[in-house]
Amino acid sequence: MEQHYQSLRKHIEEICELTDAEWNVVAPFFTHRTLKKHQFLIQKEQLVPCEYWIIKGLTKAYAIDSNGKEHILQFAMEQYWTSDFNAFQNKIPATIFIDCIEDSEFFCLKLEDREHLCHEIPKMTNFFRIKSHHGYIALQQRILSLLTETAEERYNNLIKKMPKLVQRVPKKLLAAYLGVTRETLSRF
Amino acid sequence: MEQHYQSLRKHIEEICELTDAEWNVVAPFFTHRTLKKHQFLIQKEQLVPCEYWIIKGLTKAYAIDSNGKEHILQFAMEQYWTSDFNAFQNKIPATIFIDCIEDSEFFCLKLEDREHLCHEIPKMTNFFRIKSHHGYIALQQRILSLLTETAEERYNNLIKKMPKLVQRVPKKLLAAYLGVTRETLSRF
DNA sequence: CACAAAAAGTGATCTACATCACTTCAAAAC
DNA sequence: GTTTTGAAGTGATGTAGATCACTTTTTGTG
Repeated sequence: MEQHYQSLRKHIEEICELTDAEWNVVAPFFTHRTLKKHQFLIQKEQLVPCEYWIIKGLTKAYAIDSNGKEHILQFAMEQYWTSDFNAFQNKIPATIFIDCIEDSEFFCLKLEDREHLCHEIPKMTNFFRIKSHHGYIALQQRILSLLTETAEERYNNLIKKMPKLVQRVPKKLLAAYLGVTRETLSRF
Repeated sequence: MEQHYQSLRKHIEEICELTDAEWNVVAPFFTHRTLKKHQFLIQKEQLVPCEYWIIKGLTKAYAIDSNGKEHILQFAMEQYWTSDFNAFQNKIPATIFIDCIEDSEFFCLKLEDREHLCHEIPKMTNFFRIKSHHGYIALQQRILSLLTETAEERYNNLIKKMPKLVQRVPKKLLAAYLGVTRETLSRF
């Protein structure tokens, strides 16, 4: 477990350095959780107590449309943050599902704890701001790719940008992420 | 001009209250700028000194693809923030253009000034974090809409959600935002 | 006002991708 | 080791939306 905490510290320190004393304040705010493949981290309509940092494993965040089709908003693996951030931040019920594609382990951070943490270690506010910012940039890139590229180009770019993810995820899920059917994807 | 500052203050105070003393620190960080229709706020390949809060007017942020077609990432009108946030934050050249659809006025905030501001008035860090967060949520919604809805549904939802914007923007630009051609949009 | 330029509409045709139906293959589960 | 289940491939066909070519309408400008 200690190594998991070290790994989280390293992740945070990619953005802001922490003294040992500061880290000793930060670490206890995170609690550990384990889920097996196919188990839900977040279910639609339910409150979202935490945001989650992935120690190990792989999750998908998705919505189900009126025809029952699944549309994937985000894949998250080791070192990624995931949650229904809107529901989390505003204490409202989730509008999406998040479940595990593989057995997974998480560090969980509650909203109140995040606020205490940012209050005690102001640097962490900056950490979360920058993380949120990175997320924004990534989504902007994805919108551009949906607007400008064909499905095949999007698939090839995904393979280039996230080859490890592509290997770990069934193609039908990649299709649901790229906005094509699995049949079309299999013809590329 | 004073009323413009009041309007900015009101905008900030929708998220965090400021004392008069605090506001007197905040306000001087913002400088005023005017542009006419068709003038550029941000040009691709150039550095982005500021982020901009729109006092009056309407802008579009867009990319040009390899076929010369324009794809719109964001429309911004009164009370909106706009910039190439990635280029701004990381002091790298812009990857998009932003220009004015109408004559426009802005409050400009430089990166260093934003940092000083957040340092002097820590509440403002929270303001920017929440704004960034809202942006993230909006982009997530747009991705879902691109994945799940037909072009016609996206158009109808845009009319519902932003009727004032739709009235002010030529349809060919709405098409470039929705990811359809203007011909298709005109058949809805 | 007159004329140029941009915005918008429309028909004919084309194509990327969806849908449906079926097969193949691999991996769990019994 | 046989059976069940889910992932993946593939053919036939349908369709939303793109493209191209042209017309009409609106807006802006000397």
